[in-house]
Amino acid sequence: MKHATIIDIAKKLRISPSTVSRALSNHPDIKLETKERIRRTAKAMLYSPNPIAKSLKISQTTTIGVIVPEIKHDFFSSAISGMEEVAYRSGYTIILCQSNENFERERINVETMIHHRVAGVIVSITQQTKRGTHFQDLLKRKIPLVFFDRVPGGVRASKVVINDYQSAFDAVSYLIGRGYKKIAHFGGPRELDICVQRWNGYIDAMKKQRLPVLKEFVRTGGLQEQNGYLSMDALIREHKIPDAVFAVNDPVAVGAFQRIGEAGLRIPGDIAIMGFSNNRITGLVDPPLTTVDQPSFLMGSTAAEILIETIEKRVTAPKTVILPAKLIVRGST
Amino acid sequence: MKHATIIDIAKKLRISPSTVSRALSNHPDIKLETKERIRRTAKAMLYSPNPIAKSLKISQTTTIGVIVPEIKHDFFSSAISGMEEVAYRSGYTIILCQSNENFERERINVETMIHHRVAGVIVSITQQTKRGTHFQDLLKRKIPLVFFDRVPGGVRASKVVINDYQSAFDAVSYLIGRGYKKIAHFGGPRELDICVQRWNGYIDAMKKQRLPVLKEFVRTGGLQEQNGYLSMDALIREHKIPDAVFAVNDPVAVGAFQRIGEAGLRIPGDIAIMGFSNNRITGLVDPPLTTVDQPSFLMGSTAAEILIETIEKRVTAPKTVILPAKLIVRGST
DNA sequence: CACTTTTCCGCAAACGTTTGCAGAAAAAGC
DNA sequence: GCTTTTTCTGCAAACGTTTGCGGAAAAGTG
Repeated sequence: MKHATIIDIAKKLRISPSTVSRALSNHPDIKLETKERIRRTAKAMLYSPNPIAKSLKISQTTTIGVIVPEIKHDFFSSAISGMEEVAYRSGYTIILCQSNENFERERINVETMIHHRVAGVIVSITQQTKRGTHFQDLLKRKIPLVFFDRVPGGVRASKVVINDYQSAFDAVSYLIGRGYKKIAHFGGPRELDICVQRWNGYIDAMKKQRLPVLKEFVRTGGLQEQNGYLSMDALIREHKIPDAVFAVNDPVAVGAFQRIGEAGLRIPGDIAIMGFSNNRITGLVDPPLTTVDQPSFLMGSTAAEILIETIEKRVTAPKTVILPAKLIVRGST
Repeated sequence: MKHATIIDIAKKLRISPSTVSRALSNHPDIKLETKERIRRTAKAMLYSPNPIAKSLKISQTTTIGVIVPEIKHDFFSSAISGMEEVAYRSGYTIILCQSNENFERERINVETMIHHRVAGVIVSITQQTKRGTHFQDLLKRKIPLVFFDRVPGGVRASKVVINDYQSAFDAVSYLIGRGYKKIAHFGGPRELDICVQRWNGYIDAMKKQRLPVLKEFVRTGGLQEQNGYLSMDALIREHKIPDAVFAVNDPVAVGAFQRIGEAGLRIPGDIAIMGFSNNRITGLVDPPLTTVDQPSFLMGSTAAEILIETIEKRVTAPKTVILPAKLIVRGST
């Protein structure tokens, strides 16, 4: 049960392997009739090219590397799904690594990608990632690179994002419009650009409406559920109860949501709550959470599209795509 | 910015590439001193072996292929996470495909894996998959194969599963113990063994307690949320309201959950509901859903462990691992 | 018909490894 | 000192492609 090779075809037809190779890649040097003959027998022999041999020769593969902080996170898994979809259609395959929110591991993942001679890589960075030096290694080797959602500063690569600042601004403005005044913000790590953007959106919306930004109402932490839980917990212990909470993302919102429930407070009666991303969960809790819809699948698929385009067309100018996000109003506000 | 090769090292040290190769793979033929010298310069030159060249030579890679129906499904993404974890530790990388619950695409995915000369593959099959002929192609090529959760009949390969029959039996027995009598079952496609097992568990638990199994209360459909929604919808329209619903999985349970809520019925007052898998969501809806905890991450990691073991130790006897599932009682029953 | 141009194909090297085999150098045996 | 054994290293082929170059055959030109 061995694979048929170009050489096998050549032998059977008593011609040279190079002719077979050229015929199969539709090289103009080969006569049409010969091409046909070769194609037919190739099909008959169930020939399929050996991608490894080809990769070795041209030192470039047809796989694209994907590095995300956590596969099982709703947002990432559906983004990956989007990537796989366009990769599949374009004849690429995906090799997947997760950094586990760990900078060192992210560095190693990048190395793994380089060793595997991937054609390009798509990354969403770690919460810990401050420097982008390991990404420079990719650029030095001219390996196309696309970031999505979580992008680092100072790396000259394409990006697929939403307008975090504007979305946050709009979201908070909406809260203010509904009459909430003491609005807290549970933000993420300041290293992550998306967190800073959302934070800025919050601040500016408050300022615009001349509402005070109270220090105790602005808390930063991680991006996990527990962080939201703990932030809310702190507020409750300190008896500083806000009108509303604008969380940096859905897990944080859900964490706060749980703590509020445990405290016997009502949503949105006592505290309104707003998330960010439109994870599946937000529509199912009671009351369902108002959130900002982040088109995860679409972000993944566009990231893959841009990547493949740069791989194949050899476009070099980095490109930034800003996808639309939409406020989803539900019962929690 | 080229990669250093074995030849570069050889040249610098004025020895032959073969010696370098052997030294680096710790071959006993090479003198210790020479090995040391080679290792030092290899490190100094930032040498890293070219996996593609090696793969071509030994016609075997160090990547493992993963095929799942849907990446974004909670259960699968966390299983993948588990696989990635052990793959990472063992020096393997993962190439990922999703079949989108489509048989033909699954077949193509398997082919892709073969072309890429993966060292082994892990699969959870499609709802549509009735025949396992495409998996035979893997076995014929002696490519190790491990199924998890959704396993096909008649393919001689390792499997990682839970005891679906017993878990379902226990779950339904628990419902009966709580006093529910008119228990409906929303089952999945009969092609999938797990669905049959859970269905049988349901039937036998009912029979054991001498409860009638009413035809109209046993419905089959897909595994998605909408299927649960529609099944519940049908029951409501026909005015056949059960005491309790045992759903084949969590999405189906959640679908039913939503329809019940829309009908203004209370959970568990009017209808109790029980899911299967312990997806993240089930703990967050209100009331939280009773369900069977299926250790997704663990299933993924053991699948990967078994696979790597068979790859490296060349064990050929297929192995079946049954992981423990646990009933999680929450507010919905 | 003799020359030039075009068309088509094959030779051989290359990509970076691994590995069987041969053989030089060193050590051991007598 | 000479043969035998052991220890170590190198040669060269192989894995399956791609591709620059050269050249034979066919076609075109005068």
